[in-house]
Amino acid sequence: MSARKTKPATPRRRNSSTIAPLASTPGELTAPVEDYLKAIYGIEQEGEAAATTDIAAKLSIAAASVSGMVRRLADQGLVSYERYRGVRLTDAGRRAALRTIRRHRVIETYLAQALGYAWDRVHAEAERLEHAVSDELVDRMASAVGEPATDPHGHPIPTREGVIDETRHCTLSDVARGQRSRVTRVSDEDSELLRYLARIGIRPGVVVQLSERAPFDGPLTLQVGKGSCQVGPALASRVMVELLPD
Amino acid sequence: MSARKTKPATPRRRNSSTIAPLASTPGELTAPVEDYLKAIYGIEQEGEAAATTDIAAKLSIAAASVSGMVRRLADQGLVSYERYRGVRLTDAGRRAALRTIRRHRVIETYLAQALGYAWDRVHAEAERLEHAVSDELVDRMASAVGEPATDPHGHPIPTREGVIDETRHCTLSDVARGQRSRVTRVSDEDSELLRYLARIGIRPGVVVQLSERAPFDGPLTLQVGKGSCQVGPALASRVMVELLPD
DNA sequence: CAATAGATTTAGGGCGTCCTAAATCTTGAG
DNA sequence: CTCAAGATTTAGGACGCCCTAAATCTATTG
Repeated sequence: MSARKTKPATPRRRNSSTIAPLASTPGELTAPVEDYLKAIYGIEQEGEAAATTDIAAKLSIAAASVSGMVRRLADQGLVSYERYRGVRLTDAGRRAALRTIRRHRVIETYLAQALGYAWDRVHAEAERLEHAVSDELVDRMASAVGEPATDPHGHPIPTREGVIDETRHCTLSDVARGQRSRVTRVSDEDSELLRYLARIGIRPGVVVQLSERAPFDGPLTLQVGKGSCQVGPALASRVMVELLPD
Repeated sequence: MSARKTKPATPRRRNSSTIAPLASTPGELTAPVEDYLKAIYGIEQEGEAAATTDIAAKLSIAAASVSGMVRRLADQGLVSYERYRGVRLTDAGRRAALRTIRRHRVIETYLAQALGYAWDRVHAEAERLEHAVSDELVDRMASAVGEPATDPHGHPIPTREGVIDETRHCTLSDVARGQRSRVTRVSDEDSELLRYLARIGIRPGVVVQLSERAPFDGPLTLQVGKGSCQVGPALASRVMVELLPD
């Protein structure tokens, strides 16, 4: 088919007719771009540069699609990358990511507190709204619910200025037997998980004690309030805690 | 280096689907499609079938672009049309249009009443949000502000079931000298106009008397409350009223 | 009734985002 | 140190929605 012999490394020039984009103008990013930046931020938070496959998995799209988009993000100055080496947010990219994350989490909090949403429904709604709200609306919502520091699942909300608490927390899987800990955050994307957590009384702020730990990555036995329950590792790894002194 | 965990990147397909979609599934319309339907609904309300140029003007896009989109709308069963003859909404199209209009107007009302938005800012915000909110959120917002019948500019809000008051109102331009009338609605897209109207005291519910009418489409003199003011025809045609008995 | 102005559609592109298949690169195991 | 498995990129398309220019249709009017 195509007469290819080696890697010609074609410097693909697109966008031929328009002026080079200024990269710094905020508020003009498309929804997919905002989603990529959020995903990359999330991956960077727990390790090295974001790998193509990780981004693809997080966004549920094909890895090949990510390669193309990453180039566009780099053209806009939002990420830096070397081929085959993963992606990192630039300052501009990080700022944009945090702006989107702020929107998302403020919206979640507002929906829960001002409109009576259940905590397992807010994520999906925020996922769409985060691309549509203005800064003014986000600020009004934040102020209406008392400038919250975290969303309903315990995730920290960046400030208007893009400052966020990036403390790493350990999960229930990391807790030793007998240890008491306080739940700080729970994973927010799985609605079913959230409903289950609510049922067994696990939510941010609650104190749990790990009383038993079955071997071979088996179930954990927890004291939650006056009750106790057993949870598998899949759940435990999605509950973030801070350890309490004895 | 990093143990990048490699999830197999399952490409769970988002769209694709080569088969023609069955038109009747709501909630899957793109933002441009919803905008077209709203525009066509608006044009149909004041006359015959919507002409290509009218749609183009209302959406600020080229007429040629409308032709293409109209075909896609027809493919989806949202409009019916004959080439060169204009467009009409089908029942499905009308339903979709009213759903979007309900979203828009509920959002406007909520922003104004629950979040302290000025009435000249709500339109732009609603214009983006109307494509992102779920039915649940719209219903919650509507109920939070008391199931309003009209938005802040006086436009009727369709019910959940798609019922809307389609009464035609006359404008201040149509009012005779000496006639008293009550403002029912004002045009909502021009922010500057809205600020001016607020300044001179014209808003839905207010009673005005037309005391003078200069010839050749000249300015009108109005009594608003205890004050009076003069307004040009451009403004007068954007204020809808109902006539009051003497 | 024919000419023409204006409305509309077609032709031909562009950009953004996604996909599958087919290279190609990196890396860890042996 | 070689090699294959896995990660990544390139090739080649598709779709939605927009644009300009050019063709074509409608309808008015002289």
